[in-house]
Amino acid sequence: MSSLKPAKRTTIYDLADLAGTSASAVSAVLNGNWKKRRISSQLAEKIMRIADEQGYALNMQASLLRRDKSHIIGMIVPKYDNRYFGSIVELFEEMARARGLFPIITCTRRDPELELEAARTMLSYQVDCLIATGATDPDRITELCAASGVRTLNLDLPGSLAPSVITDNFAGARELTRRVLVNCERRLGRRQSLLFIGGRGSDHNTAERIRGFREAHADFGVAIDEAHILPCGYAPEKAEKALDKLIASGGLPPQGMFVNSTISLEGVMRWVRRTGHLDDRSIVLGCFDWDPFVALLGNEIEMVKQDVPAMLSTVFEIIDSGASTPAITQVPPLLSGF
Amino acid sequence: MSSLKPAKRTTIYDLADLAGTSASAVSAVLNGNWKKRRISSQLAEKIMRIADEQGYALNMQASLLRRDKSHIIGMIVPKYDNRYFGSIVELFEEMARARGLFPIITCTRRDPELELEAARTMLSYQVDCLIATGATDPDRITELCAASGVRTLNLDLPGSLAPSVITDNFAGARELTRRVLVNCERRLGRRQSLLFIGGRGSDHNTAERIRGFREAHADFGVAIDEAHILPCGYAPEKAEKALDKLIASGGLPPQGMFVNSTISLEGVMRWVRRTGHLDDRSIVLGCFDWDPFVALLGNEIEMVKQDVPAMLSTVFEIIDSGASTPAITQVPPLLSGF
DNA sequence: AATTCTTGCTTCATCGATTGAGCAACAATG
DNA sequence: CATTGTTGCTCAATCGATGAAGCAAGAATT
Repeated sequence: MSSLKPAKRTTIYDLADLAGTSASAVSAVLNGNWKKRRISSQLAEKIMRIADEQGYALNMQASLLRRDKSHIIGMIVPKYDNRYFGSIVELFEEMARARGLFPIITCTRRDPELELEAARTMLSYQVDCLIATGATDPDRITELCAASGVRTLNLDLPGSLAPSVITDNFAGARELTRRVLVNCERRLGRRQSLLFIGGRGSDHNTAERIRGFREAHADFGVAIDEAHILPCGYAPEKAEKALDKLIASGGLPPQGMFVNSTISLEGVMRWVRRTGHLDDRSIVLGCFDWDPFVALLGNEIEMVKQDVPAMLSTVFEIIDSGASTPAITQVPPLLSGF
Repeated sequence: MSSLKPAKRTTIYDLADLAGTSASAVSAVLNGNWKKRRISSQLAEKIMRIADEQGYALNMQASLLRRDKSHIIGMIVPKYDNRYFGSIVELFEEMARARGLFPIITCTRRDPELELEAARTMLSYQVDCLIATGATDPDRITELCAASGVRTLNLDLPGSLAPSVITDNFAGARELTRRVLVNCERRLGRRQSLLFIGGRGSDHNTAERIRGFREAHADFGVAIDEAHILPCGYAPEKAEKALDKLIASGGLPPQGMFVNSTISLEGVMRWVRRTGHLDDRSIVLGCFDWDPFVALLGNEIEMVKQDVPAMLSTVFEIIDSGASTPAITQVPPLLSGF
């Protein structure tokens, strides 16, 4: 069973011997520019046949060592545990391959040290370009890469040293907040301020979403309870704890909420079920994120879906254009009927 | 802004010049075996300092070309759109890195041609080992890799030519079916046969789950309606269409279902909501997969969570042991309180 | 017939890191 | 004082693919 392993992999030299020609000719034929190098089509065919018979596979390492561009494109991504990043990664791979690039992706679990470590590793692998998705400290990554002459782009969270493609968080959050406020009025019979929960107060996206959240309240003439702005982090447990703490300190159970991600929503829903502070049906929710099962949850949860195809198209446009100006491109998110 | 790009990246030769020593010494110092090569610690320190100052990054391509093992480990994975594969990928990366391996992952969207293409590419990148996760045609991948002397392991779906690590689908499905049958009796007041939906009839896992499904019905003395076994594929739309067709051909809306994945469950839930054939509350569901929001869906859906940490531990044990016997290791799945 | 062009290859240096072999300088031993 | 050992390095070949330069043989041109 596939036992006698070929101690050596087949190289162009082996093929050259078998074909009675030179490694140079083999190389030219196999990488497709044999016309330019004036190899006869007979020899080309012969070499291709032999390569096929021998199951020849190019040694990329050797090939890349010789070439100037690697055509490897790297991406770092915080997590694989939600639809948003999952679709980013899946589509990124597809689009990269469609452009003849080889994508390598690394998950850095929102850890700044891991992000830098991953960037260093990718530099070793000679990436031509690195996309930092949702990076905690994108500018350090850009600096590190710039020192090796490698381009960087920021996705999802912006940086100040490289082009960034992000969702229009302000507009999305304002519209989402408005809808939840309207739902509140319709379902609970009165206008009331919402609770904001999830995300990191220090990150741009969360700050912008809070700004949109405030603006929508102002538009509706509803005052915000500052104790109800809780950017407690991303993990589900953090949202649960923040709500526990709010109640413990005498706060009232919030009837309307703006939840900053599906991951935080997981914590919110667990808290709702666990504490029973709120009737499952009388809670009015909005989520700045999208998940198919959340849509089925039955609470008429309003959701904002970030426009991943548009974001990635923009990313590749910037790459193709060669620009490296640190400008921020904002992509409108998708709300049903917006 | 980071404009004057270093036309050349720093190499060990540059460092050697700067340190007034040889490239050989620099290499020895930087890859850590300078003790074996009897480099003085003074020189070592000097070289390390200069490398640091210059922001030196190893050229992996050159390094790998020279070495015999690449320490690159590849994984192909069907999709990133569910928690199961998401956690596989995330944990695989972590475990690989912890072992000093460099993981590269590619998503092949359940397309056999893409799987082979991805495997070929990974061979070019000199992977030492390739994990085929949920592969449609794992044996062809094994054959391809064996021709280059590269080890393969199958995960999630078994193959016949390489070691496979899979969930104990039969036992998991039998237990899940039993629970749903019990729930049916409790909630609907009578024992009745369930509908099986989702997955590919041709894949091992689905076949084993159907076997467990049958066995549980037999245990309970309930006859199965053969028209209610619908391995219609993985996409949500396929489950929706299969149910539509069932009803169109005169079947009764099934009150209890065994759904083969969260992806299929998405379709089932959409169908339930859309057609209104069933009261949302009177449907009794089990899902051979796990998702946090499904757990919150409120229908008391029984779920089987595959034991990803145990599966990956087994994978790495097999890799470490060096075994390449085509044996199947079955890992028990996790049911709450099982 | 002499020259230039074209075709179809081969030769060889190169990419950057690794490593066996070798070598000078000095220390230790008989 | 001659030999052996040790320390601390350097040299040069090598991994596999690439492509500029070169070269021989025949075709075309003057």
